[in-house]
Amino acid sequence: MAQLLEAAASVFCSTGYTAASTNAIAREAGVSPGTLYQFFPNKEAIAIELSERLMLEMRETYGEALAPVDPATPLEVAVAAAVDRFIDFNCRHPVVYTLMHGPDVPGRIAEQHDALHTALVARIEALLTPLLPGTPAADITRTAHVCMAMYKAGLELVLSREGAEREAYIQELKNILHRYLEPLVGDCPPTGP
Amino acid sequence: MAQLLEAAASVFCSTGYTAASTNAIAREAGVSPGTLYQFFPNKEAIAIELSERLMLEMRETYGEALAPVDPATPLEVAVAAAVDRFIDFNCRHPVVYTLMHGPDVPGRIAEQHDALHTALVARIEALLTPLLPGTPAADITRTAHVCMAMYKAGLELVLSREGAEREAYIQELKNILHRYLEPLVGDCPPTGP
Amino acid sequence: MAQLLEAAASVFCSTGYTAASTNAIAREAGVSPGTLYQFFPNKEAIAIELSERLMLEMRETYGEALAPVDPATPLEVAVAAAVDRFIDFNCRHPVVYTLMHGPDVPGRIAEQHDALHTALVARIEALLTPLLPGTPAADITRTAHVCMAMYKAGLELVLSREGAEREAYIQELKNILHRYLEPLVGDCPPTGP
Amino acid sequence: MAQLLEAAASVFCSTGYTAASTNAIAREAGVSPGTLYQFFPNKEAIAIELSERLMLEMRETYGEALAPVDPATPLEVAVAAAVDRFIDFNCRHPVVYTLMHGPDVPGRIAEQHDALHTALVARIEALLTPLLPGTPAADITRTAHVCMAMYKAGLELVLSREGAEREAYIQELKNILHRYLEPLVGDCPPTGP
DNA sequence: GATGAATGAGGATTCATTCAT
DNA sequence: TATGAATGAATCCTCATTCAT
Repeated sequence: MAQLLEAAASVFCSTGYTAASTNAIAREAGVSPGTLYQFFPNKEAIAIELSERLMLEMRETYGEALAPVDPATPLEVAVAAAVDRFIDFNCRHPVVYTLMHGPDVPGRIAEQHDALHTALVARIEALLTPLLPGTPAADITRTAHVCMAMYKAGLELVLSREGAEREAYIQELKNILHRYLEPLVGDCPPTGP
Repeated sequence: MAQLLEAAASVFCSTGYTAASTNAIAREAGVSPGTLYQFFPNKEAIAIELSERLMLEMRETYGEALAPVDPATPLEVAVAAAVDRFIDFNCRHPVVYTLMHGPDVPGRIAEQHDALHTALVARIEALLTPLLPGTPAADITRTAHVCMAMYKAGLELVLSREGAEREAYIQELKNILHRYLEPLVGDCPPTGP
Repeated sequence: MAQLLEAAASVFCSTGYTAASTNAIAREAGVSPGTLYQFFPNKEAIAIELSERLMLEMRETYGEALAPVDPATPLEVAVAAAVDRFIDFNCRHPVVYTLMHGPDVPGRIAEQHDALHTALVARIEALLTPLLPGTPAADITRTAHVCMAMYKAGLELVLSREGAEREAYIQELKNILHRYLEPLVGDCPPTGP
Repeated sequence: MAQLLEAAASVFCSTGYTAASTNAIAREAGVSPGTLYQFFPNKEAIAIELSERLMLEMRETYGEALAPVDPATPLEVAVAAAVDRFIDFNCRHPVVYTLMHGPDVPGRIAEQHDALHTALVARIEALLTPLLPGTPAADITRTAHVCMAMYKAGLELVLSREGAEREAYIQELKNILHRYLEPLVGDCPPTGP
């Protein structure tokens, strides 16, 4: 079963979710297709289970909060730390990108991505809330969605580069998020006296 | 043939490129599969032709330059104008999003997307160059890629919302790009004496 | 039209008759499929017409008789001459091999091959008849079929070799036919006074 | 699976290899197309497996040597025996002819035929070697190829006739091979004291 | 006469899924 | 529990042939 999930991760990574076939996953896992269907009712269930395990691992690794919510932390540092952690996690689990990879058709959110995506948005929301006191919840949600979208877009750039160029893109990603958020939190600077 | 391209656009939009089948496109166009293959050797060729037509239309609609390069234009206004135009174009041609939609597997750039994507990056690069004098070409290219990625990510958010919420996301997209670019052009303010 | 036949010969040679498509022939000829069908009702008709033209050319080149029926000619020389002429003709018109190439299914003689094949058998029969006086017609026919079959088999070997090896196979082909026929004509030696 | 191979043999026989469709084979076997592809990756693999089974059966039936290599056996008898056995085998397995059937295009040996054809040539070579002592290997190989070609050509004639006519053609085939080989082995007559 | 778009059944092959063993 | 053969509709694509222009 862990075998199956690993195989699924591997196949998802190399072919993408849509093009991944259950037979290929079973083969990669060294089991028969029938066995796969004894654990998962369909391909999507595999993606969902995989997502859940990844989220669990993320929570275990980084704790409930993504970043230290120490209000004294400068935003720039907080953002950089969050990005570094996310990037690190994604590099160790490249399938995350594949699973989060937006739907082919905007608006029709693919279910399998939803779990991971929604959870991450929620985490970002939780992270943002103390930074944006007095901001309507709807605005915070929107901001979280935007951050998530930017992060995913940046991640794609990062993953398809290597070495110094990758580092440069990571820095850009930090810049984007920092500059985007700064004016929002600027009114109540976290670097108070 | 225009019939076929329209049908393809429609099918790409509703199912995504990967899941779109040539038979479905032919059916949507009201012709037989054979007919489709008299015009296009395969699915990718359809996407490429579609991309080319869209790029052509874009050039015809907005001219060679995406935005007025009047150096006196405040960055915020320039960015807002560019985003509005892009968004408008994408809303009139929703297939653009599908065609630009990143690869399932990062790094392995799908050929059919390349044309459109690369062309757009080039346009952004051309737009940025006068704004960032003295910046190394490699940095400008990177910045253009980042802008493009942000735009695509924002577009997805925008397209999956409607009404006021969509407007709000459009504004966020403008904010992101403006705030991201502002420090870069800040050293040589376009609002000179 | 000659254009079409040339194109057909070329396509038949490079893909074989079965795999040759009328569209490919039309393309090779630089005309549209429709044009092809204005001259030929179907693929087979092309093969038939091609066969007929080849037979005509053969008759024009070598006269009604394949070989000099001078009874004084030693069999070995006559056979060698006939083989050389056939081989020469087949090398100048490689499509002959393709057209003669036996049916995929023995017994169900493909119609298009029939013309050429039957004509050649008839020529061989005519050639043999004076050499085998007193032999029942059925036997002569059978012998002609055998010669034809041997020739075709030898031709395949010859055509798939080059240089010295090809020459060696040509010699073997002559040997086969000569040794096969010698005992049959031996009783009434053509070299009689 | 045996079911599939039998069906394939049947379809190959009635339509020829090129024209045989995997769907037709599946239908003939009474299974769905998908089932066929669980055992064979493609049409050629079926032909190859079929060839291998036939070669195995041939070896099991006739032993490693095709004919008794008793040097005292007159060539005529040895050839007749070999032909009879081959013919018998081919009549019991008509698909052999189809599988051996030369390529549509000379020189481009079809892979699927190769196995069977090459194996048979090797057997003939083994058979000839003791009969032709002192002959260069290259010549023996060539002679084996010629014998094989003659046999295939004769087989086609035989298979497309029935009854007495078939018997007559079998006799002719024996004659051809015997007369072709006799001068070669004549120098060291196997009928020694 | 020539065109070339149109056909549509058929080609090989794949795939998510089921089920008897 | 695990297997792996079986499914059959769906995939992309081809082809001989037709027919309006």
